[in-house]
Amino acid sequence: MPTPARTSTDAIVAAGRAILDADGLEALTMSRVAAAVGVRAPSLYKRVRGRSELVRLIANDVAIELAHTLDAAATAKDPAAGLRAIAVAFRAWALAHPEAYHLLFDRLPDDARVDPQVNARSADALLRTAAELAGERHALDAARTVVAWANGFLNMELAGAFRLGGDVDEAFDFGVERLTRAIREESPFGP
Amino acid sequence: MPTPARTSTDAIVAAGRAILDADGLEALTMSRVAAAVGVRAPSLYKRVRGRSELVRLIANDVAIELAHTLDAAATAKDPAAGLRAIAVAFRAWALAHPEAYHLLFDRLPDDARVDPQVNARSADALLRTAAELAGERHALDAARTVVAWANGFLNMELAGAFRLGGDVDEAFDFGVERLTRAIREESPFGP
DNA sequence: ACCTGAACACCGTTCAAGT
DNA sequence: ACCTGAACACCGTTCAAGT
Repeated sequence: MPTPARTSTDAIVAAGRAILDADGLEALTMSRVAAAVGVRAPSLYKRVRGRSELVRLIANDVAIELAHTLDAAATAKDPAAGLRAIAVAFRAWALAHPEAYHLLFDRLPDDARVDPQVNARSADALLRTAAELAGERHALDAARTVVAWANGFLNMELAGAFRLGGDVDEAFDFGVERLTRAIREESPFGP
Repeated sequence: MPTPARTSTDAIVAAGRAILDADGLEALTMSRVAAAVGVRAPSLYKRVRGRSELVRLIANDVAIELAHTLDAAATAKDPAAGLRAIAVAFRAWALAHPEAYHLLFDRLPDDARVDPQVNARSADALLRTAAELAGERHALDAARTVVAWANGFLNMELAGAFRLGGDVDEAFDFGVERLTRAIREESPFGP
């Protein structure tokens, strides 16, 4: 005899994201998610294949949220100002959502990884700006340099790895400024 | 009645490192380590406080190994060549020991993290070279920029995150070259 | 058609009992 | 003094039984 559904995939993903933000990935257990949506753990398997798929669905939402955040920041006409705005927005987002940030950039089992096309969307605004700064020929290398720096910086900042003193905000500004000039060099528009 | 020890902390750490390199951190279970040294899992608790401490001991060894690798690479007289050599050695080491790399740079529970002074030793060669290139005033910011870039790059390369085509080796060379010039700018020795 | 308790195979960890 | 089986509290996951 059919019984009405008491939850939904959307509700499960939303509950999972809330648990992630509040207490981190390791606190994201099937039974805790189930409790949050008002069922028992085994019932979740009617909506998701397993914990890995749930993690992947959450990561997809997070990637889309980040893409929107970066798109919204990339409104400057000047590409140097645009790059700075993207970098600043990225850092602000990462510091505000550290667990979500790690979900995107830490290593995860293959079946928990974000869909490639969703991931590509996050990189879009940056790729366009890098192309403007570095020229088409070096756009990809330039974007990779900036993305690598930004990811490494936030990973270290969130891990508390900057332990040798100094001002972390200043180190970030230094990096943005120097990288902007570095990828601009040798562009078709001159130094 | 006293019985002779059948294993040692060193043997446990070495076995743990071997399992880590072979199959990754999640395969590093207490029972697997115990089997590798010829005892049962509960016996490990005579030598280490728990899995977290074992992970930390392994991470310390890994950090020291990396520090030696980077020190050995930093022999060039020219600081630009030195920076390139350090970066290349770092990448080669990370690609050869991906699990060890992640153990050092991924987020871990506090009680599993490398001792701060051991961690600082890894950064030493780079800090000296950065000081030569960027000048004392910007040495720390410059080192942070380079370390962030290198960590981010390897994290992405190991995660298979460079999926938009192009040559990854070339992107690495591009990054090294541009970063070297970027942190050198405005040094007391001129451009 | 959905939900559940019970069960299974794993973890890390503790501890009384063996030697 | 060290080692062990048994036990405990957790995981994720499966499945027969309930409604």
